[in-house]
Amino acid sequence: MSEPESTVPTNADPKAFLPLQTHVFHILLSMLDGPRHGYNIIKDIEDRTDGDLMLGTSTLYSAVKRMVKGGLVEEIDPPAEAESQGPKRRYYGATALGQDVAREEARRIRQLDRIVSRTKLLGKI
Amino acid sequence: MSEPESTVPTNADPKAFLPLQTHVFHILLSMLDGPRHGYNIIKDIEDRTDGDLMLGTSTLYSAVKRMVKGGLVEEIDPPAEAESQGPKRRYYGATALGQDVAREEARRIRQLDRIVSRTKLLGKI
DNA sequence: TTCGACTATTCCACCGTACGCTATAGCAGG
DNA sequence: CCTGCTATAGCGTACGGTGGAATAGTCGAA
Repeated sequence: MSEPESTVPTNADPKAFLPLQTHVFHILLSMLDGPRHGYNIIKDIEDRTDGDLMLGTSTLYSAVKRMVKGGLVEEIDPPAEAESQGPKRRYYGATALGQDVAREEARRIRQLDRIVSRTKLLGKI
Repeated sequence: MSEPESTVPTNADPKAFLPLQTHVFHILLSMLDGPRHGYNIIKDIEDRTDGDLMLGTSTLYSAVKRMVKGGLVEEIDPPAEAESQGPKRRYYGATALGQDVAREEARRIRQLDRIVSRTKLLGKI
């Protein structure tokens, strides 16, 4: 009763979002060290995965839009340094919920990696 | 030119299937130690993930059907011991391609886990 | 023997969404 | 001037995840 109305409940259970789509997780990872703009996220993911994961622009921007709606991500006004240099950019950062979800997904990945270790798929560590 | 026509090319690149949906990977993992029937796979995944991943029957059976069509999985005649006990069961096993794809996905998971390690998401190892 | 509860598979139908394609636009270099 | 890169946005389609319900055999309990 005392809960204020909000499009995204802040007390949402992070685990309810799992498992995350691979690229959604990567988008969150990109935002962990600070706000980024869309195109920058694409390049960052491409870098960190050695080109294994290359998102198209439509895939990224629609994903980000959905993540904003889901409360994982919020738009942030561009940092002062970045103003007036080049084309318009929109910056995004992970919300507290977004960081929690990322943490839970990280746990899941680690758990999955342990399950993999118990198989004969890869050699010994 | 000399390649015979086939619905599923045996020389398909395993990496082209990546990244795998979480439940698809778990289905492959279930089949690694031998053929299983659908319902058994559901229970096995539920066990190994401590109830974190519980597939509905429609999710599993449609996924398996698609994996058969994709050449990752093949139907196998039921083992002699399992005959005539209880209701009809259909057994499935991972193909050579399916095992390759699982291995590549396992590598990707491990790589992803390393990326996670470089973040502040989880504590030190 | 009748009634659930569990195993086991299948189909339907909805809805979310990944992705290709295209458009727009500013900027830099040849 | 034209090409290519950065940067964002919208459209349309096709695929597939998931809930729900139907079917059917088995088993123990009431």
